[in-house]
Amino acid sequence: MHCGEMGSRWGFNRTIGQMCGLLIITKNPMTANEIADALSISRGNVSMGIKELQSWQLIKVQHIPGDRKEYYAPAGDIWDMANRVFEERKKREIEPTLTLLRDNLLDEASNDDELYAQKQMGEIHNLLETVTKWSSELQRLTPEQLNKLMKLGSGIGKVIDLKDKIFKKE
Amino acid sequence: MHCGEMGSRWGFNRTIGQMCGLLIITKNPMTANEIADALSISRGNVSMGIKELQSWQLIKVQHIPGDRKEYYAPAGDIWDMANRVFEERKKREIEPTLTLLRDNLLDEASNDDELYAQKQMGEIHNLLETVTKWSSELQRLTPEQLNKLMKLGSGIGKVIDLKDKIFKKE
DNA sequence: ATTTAGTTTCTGAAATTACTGAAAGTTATT
DNA sequence: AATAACTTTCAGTAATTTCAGAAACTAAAT
Repeated sequence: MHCGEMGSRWGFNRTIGQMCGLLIITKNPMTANEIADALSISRGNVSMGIKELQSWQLIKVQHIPGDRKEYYAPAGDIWDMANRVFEERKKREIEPTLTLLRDNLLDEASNDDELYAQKQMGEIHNLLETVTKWSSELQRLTPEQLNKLMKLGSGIGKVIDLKDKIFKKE
Repeated sequence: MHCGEMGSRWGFNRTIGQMCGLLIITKNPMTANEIADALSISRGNVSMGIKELQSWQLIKVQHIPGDRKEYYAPAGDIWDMANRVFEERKKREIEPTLTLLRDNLLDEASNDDELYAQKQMGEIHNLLETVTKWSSELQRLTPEQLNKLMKLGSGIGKVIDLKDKIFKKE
């Protein structure tokens, strides 16, 4: 139920949130009908939800020998799923804006107000670009490295300073 | 217009997105009426939008001597604003879940299925907690440190390895 | 105290989004 | 090729969200 309430904040809708939550906490893969029963929603709705969750790459189909029903289960562990949601949201929430800003910054400003507008758009562009670039770099780290980094917390500040001291350039 | 289309993806609605965009690219503070005219929306709608944007701490009121209208302007630079949006969304999208999971993990599992469910919830809890803790640590860094870190990109991997080599413990 | 300039709140209409249930589609089995 | 066991699609309906505009409110100026 909580996943339903949060669903739309996470980028999908109530039902889809519930389905996702259900599949995560359920040990065995479930059929579409089981999902519909468990959540008291229509079979058709489940079908749509499955399609959506697949487009987010959050669930996968499994077959059980001698049974022709399709069984659904989470695709990957919690960390994988979080990563996918993050990526997908980046695609929806950041990339379109980045594209628009890029186009806009190509135009020549013809007066003072436009100049200011462009300056601001430039700032946003920089920010978004830095953030996206960085987040994709992070995903390139091995899980162990990532874990160390997280544990390090704000200690990261000291490490950076240290690195600067060692390579005294720039 | 683009800010309007993206508005709901960023956590507010169309109108509020437009208002925010408008205020950012406009050099001078604007009155509520100017905003309504610029975007062709009702005065009442602007009023609600202002309240909402203030609750996100994205805009501030300014007064001009001898004029009794209220003028609105972005509160802080782009980086500040992004930070606020990020914080606010953390509050809405992560914290409620974290609370729920914590409560749930206190319950004793009474069978195998429940045990599995709790294991999974534990994983989610860990993930969310690590991420929130880390992001607030990051905000504790000075802007320069943060900037260096971002620029570092995947070089961060090497720096972590380096640090490990120097402090050969654990 | 009234007027005037401004802001906020609230109601119901409009637009959008989500859901159901029935019908159509698919694929294995006989 | 007919049936049975499932899945998907889609039209209509229900629920939610967003918005305009009117009414209520506030406070300065006269």
